[in-house]
Amino acid sequence: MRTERTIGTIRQVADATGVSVATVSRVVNGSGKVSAKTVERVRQACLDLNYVPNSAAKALTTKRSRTIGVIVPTLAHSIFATFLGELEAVCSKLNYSVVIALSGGNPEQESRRAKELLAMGAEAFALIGAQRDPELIALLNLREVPFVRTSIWRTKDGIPTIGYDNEPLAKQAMEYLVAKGHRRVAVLHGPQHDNDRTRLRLRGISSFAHEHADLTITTHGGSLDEAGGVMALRDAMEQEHKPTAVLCLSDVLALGALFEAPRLGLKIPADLSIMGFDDLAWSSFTDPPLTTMALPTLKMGRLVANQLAAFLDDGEPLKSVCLNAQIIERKSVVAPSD
Amino acid sequence: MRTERTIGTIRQVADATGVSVATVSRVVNGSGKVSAKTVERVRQACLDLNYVPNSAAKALTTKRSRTIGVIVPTLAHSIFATFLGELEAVCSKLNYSVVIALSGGNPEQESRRAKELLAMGAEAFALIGAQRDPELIALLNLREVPFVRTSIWRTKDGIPTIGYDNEPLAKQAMEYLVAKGHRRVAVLHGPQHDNDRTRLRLRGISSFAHEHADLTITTHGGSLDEAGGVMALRDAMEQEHKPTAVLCLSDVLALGALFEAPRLGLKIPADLSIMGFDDLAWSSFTDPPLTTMALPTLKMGRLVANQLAAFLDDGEPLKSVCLNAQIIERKSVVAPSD
DNA sequence: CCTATGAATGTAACCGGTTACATTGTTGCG
DNA sequence: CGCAACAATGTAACCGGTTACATTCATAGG
Repeated sequence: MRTERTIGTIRQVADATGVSVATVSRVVNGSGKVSAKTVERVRQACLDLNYVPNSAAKALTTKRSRTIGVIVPTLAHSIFATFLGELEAVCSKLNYSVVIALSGGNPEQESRRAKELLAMGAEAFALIGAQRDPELIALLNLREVPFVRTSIWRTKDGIPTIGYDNEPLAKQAMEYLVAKGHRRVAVLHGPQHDNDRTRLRLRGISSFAHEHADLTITTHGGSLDEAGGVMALRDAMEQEHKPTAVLCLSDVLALGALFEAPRLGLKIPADLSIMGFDDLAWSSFTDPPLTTMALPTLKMGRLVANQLAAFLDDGEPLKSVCLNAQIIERKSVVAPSD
Repeated sequence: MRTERTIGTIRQVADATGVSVATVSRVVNGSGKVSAKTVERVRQACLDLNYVPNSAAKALTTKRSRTIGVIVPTLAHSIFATFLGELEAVCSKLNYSVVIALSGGNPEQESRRAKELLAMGAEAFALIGAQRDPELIALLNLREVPFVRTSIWRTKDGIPTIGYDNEPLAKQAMEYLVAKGHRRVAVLHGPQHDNDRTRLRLRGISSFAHEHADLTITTHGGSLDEAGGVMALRDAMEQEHKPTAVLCLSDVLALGALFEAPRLGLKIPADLSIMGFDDLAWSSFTDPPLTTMALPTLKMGRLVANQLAAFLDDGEPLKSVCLNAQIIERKSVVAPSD
């Protein structure tokens, strides 16, 4: 155990100034009427004593921790890192702190971590993807803890969601490729298990495939990293009827594919078009620059932070919003040559 | 303002069970002697009432928030995201929460954010890089808040540091290139301002250059992203005496260079060797796979978390440790052809 | 000159836990 | 049988703030 710390309390400041704790509290919080000279003296005493209000005590009386919990699957994917970064920047501006927890994309762990953060004092939550633990939702509702779901879009269950609709987005990407003239498209994706975004995108692909039986659409899964892209591309190109375009359900896969292509003797985009998903930071610098579906990650982070804060501060009800994504046309997709 | 919440308190649980709050506290915390039947009844009541101990109250009495503050420059660089991810994973295991704040690499902001987190209740800190605000250090010391500095290595000022020594590491990288036979090396780097790691690496380069006056070593700066790598490489290749190798002080620069090279008519590594720094996730999948200096990011996160927790839990003093990095030889560096 | 008014400040209860100490009830042993 | 010793539980002070309400004091109006 540690030795205890000696830190200034509000009573010490009060004693030093010769006023009551109530007055100190008033000047520290800028509330109420306090004479100018008193304010000045208290301020000085605070500085002298290095006074920092005890947040636990404050939280206890006000019943506000000003802490927002965010549970992300991982920080290894820059899409989440970007989201989190923007969210924290906005929260900071609004005077909220952000506590994070990683779920590894595992629903049980997400639930467990959320409970930990709740016990820790988080008064609002941002969750990623479909939430599969009803117990957690029930708990949050019971305690009236506001939360929003992000990165996906779903309204049926009434859970406030600020995200984008992966299913039509994936369709849209396919439509783009088909409009370019592609008839044989390979879709590269990561694991569907514990990853709603992948699952939803894949669902969009499959429903698109059903509506376009004349097209040859194949899917190739692997890990959600560059290695996965490498392997999935190899897999795709081993088919008898090689695809003329590859849709990667994440830019990291596209990066792997981009690197693997020359090794497979393929020139991009002449021999094969490659389209990505996410528009990561480096996507415009690849060779060729990657045509990809840009996700509104920053806007999502900003909106989540603002809505959660507005709810906590002013009781503004949470509103679901479906953000739209946008295809960024660069050089990696062209009309098929054959 | 919000409507208040109705949540179970320890007294409610006590009333429901017919025992005192002390007993409830004992069973909740598993401390002291409580008869088996009582434990059982209290447990049940906790479940029935959805009792979650109020963390603010707990923190107030125990003087422990079990919260660790981490201030990173940005999450956009995966090196920090990786570090943070590992740190949070370990903290979670040790029953600590992680609050984050972004400094944008700005010392003033770092200082300001640290104070916010301190006021917020963080009881330990992980800071990135050299700390240039003595006031912050003084404040942390005054309040006896443990903290460690990471990502760099410095011992003179007595601040506990868990990192790696960028200066010799950069030298080491140069030595590697020279050992391969390179005599003209261009060094690509990001902004030195507000980035200790870059500055230190550059210092290593420059001292190396002094010791090897026979070599032609040039430096080319830009932004710390793929675009920066692109521009810096162009800059480097515009010289009269073109370099035979390029040392990128970050893998993201190397990625930019890797993509730009073919556009400049350069084959890697035949025409130009490229070496990176950081060993990011995708570095082994580039074409050619990137030879790079692998940083002990994960180990750093793990160590920081463990040491901070050990200090808080058992008073174990913080020990500085200098981790070593390692050159990962892949295919992007070969002996120069000319 | 007296009192209503309002500004400045003080008093003390309260938030929800923890824990030292007090109390009660059992059991074992001389 | 009486008492020591210990196990189980209760009592209440305390942590450091906030804030409703009380108090004090000066000023202005009648």
